Amino acid sequence: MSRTTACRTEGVEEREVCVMLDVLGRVSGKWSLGVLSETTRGPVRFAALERALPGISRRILTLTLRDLEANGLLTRTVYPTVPPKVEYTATEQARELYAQLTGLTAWAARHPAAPARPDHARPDAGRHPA
Amino acid sequence: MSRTTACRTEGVEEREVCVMLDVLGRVSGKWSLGVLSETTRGPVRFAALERALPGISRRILTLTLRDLEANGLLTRTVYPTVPPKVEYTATEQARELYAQLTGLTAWAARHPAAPARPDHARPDAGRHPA
DNA sequence: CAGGATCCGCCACGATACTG
DNA sequence: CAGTATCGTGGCGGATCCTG
Repeated sequence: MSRTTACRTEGVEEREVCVMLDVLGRVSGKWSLGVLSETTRGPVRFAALERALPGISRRILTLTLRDLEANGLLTRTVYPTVPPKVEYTATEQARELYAQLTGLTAWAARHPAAPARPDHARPDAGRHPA
Repeated sequence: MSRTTACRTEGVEEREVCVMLDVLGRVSGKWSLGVLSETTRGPVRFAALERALPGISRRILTLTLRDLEANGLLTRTVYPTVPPKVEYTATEQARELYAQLTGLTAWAARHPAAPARPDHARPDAGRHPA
């Protein structure tokens, strides 16, 4: 995650693209959005996240959390109890970012599906499944 | 590009996350956004794209174009002239998507920069530059 | 409970050379 | 001009074992 978007597209006013790439890079992790989704609703414990994200490994979860925290998208709270307890919460910034990204679902809704393979089969006629 | 977002987060209403992941996956290529940025302003030729995106290789450019086309974000027009001529143009869908993504720059503007390494240095005070 | 350490496989991306 | 073919690489993600 957090790709170090060097961004060389200095040709035009693509400076905009660089910013977008940078922002997206901060949530580019395979599970980043899932973690944000869970933590935007309030503090969540490590184990809870693990359960909420079936298939994620402890290592990746840790890395994802650290990464998001480093980008100011997550706050990490440690309770020095006997059995360790750590809670993660999305920051206000993260919630705003997530909300912005949520707009993508609206776009997706307007555009049903991507044609699997237009290689040789041209979908010239606007024939949609639904 | 076009990560095959299996998306298993079926735990909650994370279905939303899956959609977002799917959409972002279609422009996850390192140069996808750059290509879209260039083609949203009108038809652009292969060589022109190559020049507009310093650092990209022919292979990757080709793959990126094919990928975007397969996702209905780009239209490819071939002119069977003696020296081959091919033009690429972003579809309406692509322009809408790009516009939506553009909103990220606004978010970025509101949140100056990500602390390089909050490992041990806590930026506890909300001291912002502007 | 919440990680850290290690090893490994896959895939996106890159460099180069050749072609219709 | 606009690709295709081949080879090589880095880094993300996964599996497993160990620890405060």
